[in-house]
Amino acid sequence: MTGLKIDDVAKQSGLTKRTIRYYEQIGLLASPPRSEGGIRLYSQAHVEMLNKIVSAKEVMGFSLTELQEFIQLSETLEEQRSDYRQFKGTDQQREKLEKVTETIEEQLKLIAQKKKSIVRVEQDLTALYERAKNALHTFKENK
Amino acid sequence: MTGLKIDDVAKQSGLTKRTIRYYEQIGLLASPPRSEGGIRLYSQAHVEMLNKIVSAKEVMGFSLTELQEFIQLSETLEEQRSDYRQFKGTDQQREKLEKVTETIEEQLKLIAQKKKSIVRVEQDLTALYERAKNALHTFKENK
DNA sequence: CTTAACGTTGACGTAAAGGTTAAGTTGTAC
DNA sequence: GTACAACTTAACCTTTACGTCAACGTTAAG
Repeated sequence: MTGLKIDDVAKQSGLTKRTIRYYEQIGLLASPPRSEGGIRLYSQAHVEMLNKIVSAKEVMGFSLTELQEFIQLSETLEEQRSDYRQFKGTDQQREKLEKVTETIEEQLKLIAQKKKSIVRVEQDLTALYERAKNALHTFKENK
Repeated sequence: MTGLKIDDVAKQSGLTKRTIRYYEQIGLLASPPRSEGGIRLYSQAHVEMLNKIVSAKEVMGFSLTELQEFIQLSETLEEQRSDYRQFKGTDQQREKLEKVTETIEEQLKLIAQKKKSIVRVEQDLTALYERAKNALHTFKENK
């Protein structure tokens, strides 16, 4: 029984056990090997993957479906990689690759936008903060 | 019948009519005045508010409940503002204010975190992009 | 003054992302 | 070898954030 059990992973990732299994179920997280008796035995790589998922979800607001797509892209690239070395690329694969790069390009643009928007929200919140601080100040003066 | 009707607001904000009514229903958007017959007549301020809501939701991943809280904070501050001028602040109000500033502080920290995370995700995606580009390149060479 | 386009309020439906509970299995510790 | 904690699947439940009718009222146009 070597490897992390689901509860360890839960603690390290901050997700619940249910969520981890759910992510595996919908194909977001690779299925870890099992013990004889069927208990999931995770590696550190799984934890890192989960961290990336959480990050992408929280930060980018990606839905799990969108995340799946990116993971598939990544896997497609892994697959292709070996094929290319063998000079086996087909036209179909090339088309797929072109779509992939387009999709990523779009997402990178979106990220650029979000960076700007996040600053806007930050400014709004900072303004709110200043007002609150000021109010508190006024308070102390009249005490 | 002066003022924007719901469909105009929908077009300007990119939200559906249903969503706009829903936001009003749960207290996210201030109820606009109505015509004699009961038709909602919006002002430009409503549109701006909606834009802020969309921004905060999309960009920060705030849930509508969280957004409600911030709007309440904002309103609390408005209320207090007049009170302070009249030197009427109570201890209760001060406590409330202190909570408000704390909450905002936490959120600002969260925003800082998100800024970092967004960069991480961007790097991951860029790496994916480079790999895709490379693969495409290899393709052309073997054509 | 009627008609068409748009508005209104319910009420029910639904997809996503898990939570919860039940009923049974496995692993470890004594 | 027997407890006991932690694991498993499966099934159903819940919440959020709206979508989608239905049934009816209002307004602007001709």
